[in-house]
Amino acid sequence: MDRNDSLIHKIFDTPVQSAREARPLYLQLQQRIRDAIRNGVLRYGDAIPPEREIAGTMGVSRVTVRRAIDDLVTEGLLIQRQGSAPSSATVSSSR
Amino acid sequence: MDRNDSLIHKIFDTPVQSAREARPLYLQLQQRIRDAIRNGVLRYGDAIPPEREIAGTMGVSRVTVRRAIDDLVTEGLLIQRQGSAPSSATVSSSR
Amino acid sequence: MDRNDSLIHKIFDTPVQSAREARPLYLQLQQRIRDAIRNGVLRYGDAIPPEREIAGTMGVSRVTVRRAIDDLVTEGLLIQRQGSAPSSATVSSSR
Amino acid sequence: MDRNDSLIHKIFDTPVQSAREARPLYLQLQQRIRDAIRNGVLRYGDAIPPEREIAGTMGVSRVTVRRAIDDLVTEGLLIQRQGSAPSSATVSSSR
DNA sequence: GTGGTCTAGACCACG
DNA sequence: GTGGTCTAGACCACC
Repeated sequence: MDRNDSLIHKIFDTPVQSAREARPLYLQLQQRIRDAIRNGVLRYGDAIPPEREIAGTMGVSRVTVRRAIDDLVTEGLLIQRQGSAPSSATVSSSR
Repeated sequence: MDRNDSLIHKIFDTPVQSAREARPLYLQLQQRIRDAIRNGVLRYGDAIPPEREIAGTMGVSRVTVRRAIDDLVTEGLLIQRQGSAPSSATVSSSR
Repeated sequence: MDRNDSLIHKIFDTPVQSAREARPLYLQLQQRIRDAIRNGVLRYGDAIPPEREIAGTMGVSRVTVRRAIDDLVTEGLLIQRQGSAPSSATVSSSR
Repeated sequence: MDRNDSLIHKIFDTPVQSAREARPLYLQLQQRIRDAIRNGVLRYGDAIPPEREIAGTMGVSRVTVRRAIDDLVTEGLLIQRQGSAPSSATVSSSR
């Protein structure tokens, strides 16, 4: 392998940054909420902001917010209340 | 906004790590090749390694490598020959 | 060349059906779309079916459909929007 | 579905001609030789033309010719003789 | 429910 | 042993 060949191979011998090292957005958001509950920042009965607001401040779409929340509701960590309330979910009891 | 409300909003007021910071793998690879041509590391007539080799050393699938290369071929930056030649593509002239 | 030799050569003197007569699937599909645009069947703003639907009705994989479409998008013949809209691509203006 | 929508779907509702309906070139060639043997056109001891000639008259590469022949040699239908003989293979006995 | 990206694997024809 | 094509399947973020 001559010198130039070696140079050329250098272009290709380092891995690219996998898009999968960046965790999925909905999981990042979900993790924040989990952490907040675990740390006591979110307590039983606390409301989280409306989806629309979260989407805006975190720079993701509302669908992504919903996806993060839905899992937590399924697990019972959040309770979804329907209606006109400005909050969409509530921290459940300690479970 | 009471104190706790403020705390809760803190959970959501920083953007997630955008998936767009991690650009698609095929664009990252494409950029490397473009840079190498621009910087003179790849010169007219230089061969790049076979697709399968690139895929292996960079930790991506061959399809992803091809996708990166295809655009460059379309733009005329690379020339691709099929056959048993050890080189898969050749840098075209200065254009 | 004796008679039998002549017979034997007959085995080999007609070309096989070239694989190139059967053009790649993605080019065949691409051509259909080009023709539809050229013939006015697809007009500015018309949506084509979702990629998955095309793949199903044409009996090819979604990857192949995408490959056909990608070129047309690059050329500006189709415009692609992501999201939940029922249309996947839109015919651009007359260019 | 309005009339135009129906027209558009017509573009996509017929399958493309699968590249796989066109049998692989090396199998087409192989079949011709098998048929010639089966029909008695090629008999024990008959030589087939050199690879290079077959490749030329049939419009395929020499590699493809070799691939077709190799299988037949493996099966014992052809015998490969090395050396300066203008023929590369010979029909074996009836097996 | 749509497009965007990625993977792993396969078969083909070729210099 | 290389590029060309194709498949089946998966996960993600989005209107």
